[in-house]
Amino acid sequence: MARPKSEDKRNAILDAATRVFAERGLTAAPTSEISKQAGVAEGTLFTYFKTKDDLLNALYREIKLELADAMMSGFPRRKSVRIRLRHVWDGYVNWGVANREKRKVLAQLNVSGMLSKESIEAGSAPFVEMQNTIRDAIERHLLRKGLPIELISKTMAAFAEATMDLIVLKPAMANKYREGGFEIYWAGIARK
Amino acid sequence: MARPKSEDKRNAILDAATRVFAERGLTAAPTSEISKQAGVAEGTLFTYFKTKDDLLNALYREIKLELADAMMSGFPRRKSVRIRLRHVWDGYVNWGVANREKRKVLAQLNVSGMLSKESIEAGSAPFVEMQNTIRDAIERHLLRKGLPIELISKTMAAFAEATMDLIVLKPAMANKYREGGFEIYWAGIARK
Amino acid sequence: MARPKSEDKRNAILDAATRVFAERGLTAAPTSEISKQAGVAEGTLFTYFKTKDDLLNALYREIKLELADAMMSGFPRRKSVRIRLRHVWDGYVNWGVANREKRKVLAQLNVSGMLSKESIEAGSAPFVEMQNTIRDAIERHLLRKGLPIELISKTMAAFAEATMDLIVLKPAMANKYREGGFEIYWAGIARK
Amino acid sequence: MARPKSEDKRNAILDAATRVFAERGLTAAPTSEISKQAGVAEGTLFTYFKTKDDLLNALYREIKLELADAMMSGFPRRKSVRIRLRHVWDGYVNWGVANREKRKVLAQLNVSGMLSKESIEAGSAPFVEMQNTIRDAIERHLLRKGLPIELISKTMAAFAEATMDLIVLKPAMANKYREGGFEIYWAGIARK
DNA sequence: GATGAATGAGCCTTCATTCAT
DNA sequence: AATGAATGAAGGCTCATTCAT
Repeated sequence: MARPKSEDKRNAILDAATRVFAERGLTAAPTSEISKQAGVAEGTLFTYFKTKDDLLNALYREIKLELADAMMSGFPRRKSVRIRLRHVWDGYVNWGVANREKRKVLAQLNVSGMLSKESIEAGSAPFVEMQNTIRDAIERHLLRKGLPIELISKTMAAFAEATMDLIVLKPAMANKYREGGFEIYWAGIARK
Repeated sequence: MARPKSEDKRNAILDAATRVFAERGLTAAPTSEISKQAGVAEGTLFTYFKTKDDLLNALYREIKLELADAMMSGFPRRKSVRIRLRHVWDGYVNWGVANREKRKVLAQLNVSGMLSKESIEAGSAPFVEMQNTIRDAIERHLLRKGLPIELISKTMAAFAEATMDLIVLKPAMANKYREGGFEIYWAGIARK
Repeated sequence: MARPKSEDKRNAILDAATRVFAERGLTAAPTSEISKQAGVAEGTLFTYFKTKDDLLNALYREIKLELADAMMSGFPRRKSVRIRLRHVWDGYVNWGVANREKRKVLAQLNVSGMLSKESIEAGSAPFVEMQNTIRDAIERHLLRKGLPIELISKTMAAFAEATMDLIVLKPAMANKYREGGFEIYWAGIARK
Repeated sequence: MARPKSEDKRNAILDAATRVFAERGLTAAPTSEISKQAGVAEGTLFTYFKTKDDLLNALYREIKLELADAMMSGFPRRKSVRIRLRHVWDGYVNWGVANREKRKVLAQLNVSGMLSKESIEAGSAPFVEMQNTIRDAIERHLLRKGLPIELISKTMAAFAEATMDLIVLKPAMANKYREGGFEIYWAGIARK
């Protein structure tokens, strides 16, 4: 083909989408506004993403990948469960605080009902290692007994989200909140 | 003289709105669909709620009130902090599981940015007694020291939400999840 | 690159608007009817004119410009005041009779309260030379003394309008009415 | 019938209609606003006037009648043509200046295209005596020869309107404008 | 591939009119 | 007769998507 699709343009659209979706909400945000902020023509957006839904799904995967990187890179495979969990906890919280718009959009996407099964699977794939850690911890009886595994990971996310909200409200307390948040969480799940 | 505004119709609209909003999302849901499902003419919706925004706010208050009732009625004022928290926890979780659509809509409303300051205040008013409980518990050193109060209440909600999600996924495990969820939470915040 | 906005389409819309506004009135005329008569899609109207108000203002300017051309082109700068006034009088009357719809729409626009200050200014700009003529005539005492200048120009318009109404009613009398109308007017304002 | 229609209510509606139509325009004015300002229920308006169109026509006749009274009462049947014309001129101008809203509404009604033939006839009936005066004057060669009779009366109205506009703009000049306006008019039509 | 004009379905809201009370 | 809730057609405008250039 004469001109190849430009990675730059694709990214510009994704970035603009993040901004616009964060500000106006998924459905309320017009694709025209996104293309304008991305500096491309209205029609161009649709050569990179066939429909608005496609854009939504692509953005979801993109953000999830970035988040996975923030949480899982440098994962201390050999260290204790507590340290491993603390690693992903910090990664999550720090990323979320530093990327407010992406976090907001991610939250919206999660409840939008517009994500395809494939996107959801693709989005959770990079986190297997963490799932394994938890499974491992349970098997080795490091956690309170009787706790369903799903509850462990699900609540960690919920917990971290609550923590981030507070940090955003009082940034000066960031360390205290991040620390305290994990404390509650760990005290809750760990064996006495 | 003249037909009085019918409480029934108002409720029918609110109910239909809950259903339609839950299914299609706040912005994507057409008011025409709501009125149709409520069994009234399109225009009638607007004699009960001046704008779609008004409807949103009214629905928010309605749901919050119902939730408050579920959580706070029979609040064991004289019992221990643990029992009191457990009471609201159970009320919250049971209500959320029994009212999936309302819970979903509430979640959407909370992040919609379309609620007025008044609605938000009105929605949180019925929960003061619970806030007081937590404050009281902190003052009496029943909880782990150093925990910011906001973290306590915020995480309880986040936690309960996570728990409900799991129960919805595996209803047979309801009791286990509800119990286990509170255990983690309490173990996390309580003094050792 | 891309289709350029078509001057033809813009004119088609303006023409259709003239027809529809003349027939149904400014507010009663649906934009959908205008676009249909212009042979474009409903949405297209709004790529040429952002709002119905915009369309109104653009139409006003367009018509005023055309009218100015009809009245002021060939203005006999060097001839007597009477001849100069007669020139614009004839231009006005002839244009009005030949452009009934435009005249009607112009009248409606003038009393609509929907014109912006800018439009009004732009619309009166091309007529300065005529204003100057009157001012000049007064200063040179060619007109009856004591007549306020505003009355001179305002009544000329009112007068011409009345004349046109009559011509429209009895076209065969056109010359007589146009002649007679100016006679009354001139006899009214000129020095004895 | 149990309760007879109240003349007071009818008048209240007509008054309110005048106000609302003057302010918002004929089509833009909602009947609900009129009934509200009249202090009656929305439905009540329709027991007094079957449709909005009916209201418009009734209002037209009402205003025309009032105007006729202002112009024709005390008509100096025996005095000179000039004095008779001056009488109606003064009546018209004074009424128009004192009743700005009614004048505005009348102007709107006149160009609305919503008046029935009957209303138009009924509205012009009270002015026959004035028409006769003009006819009489022409027959007695008091006016410039060759002037079509329609032009005489039509331009008087147009002229008076222009005069009123100016008085409204500069009320302090009222006498001068009213006087000067008639002067131009009379000088225009009278035999030299 | 890039552009942005063209399209038309769809949405919220208004409003004249009807009708139950 | 009076009231005002109920009705549903209609209108201005937006927006995802297509398509001519």
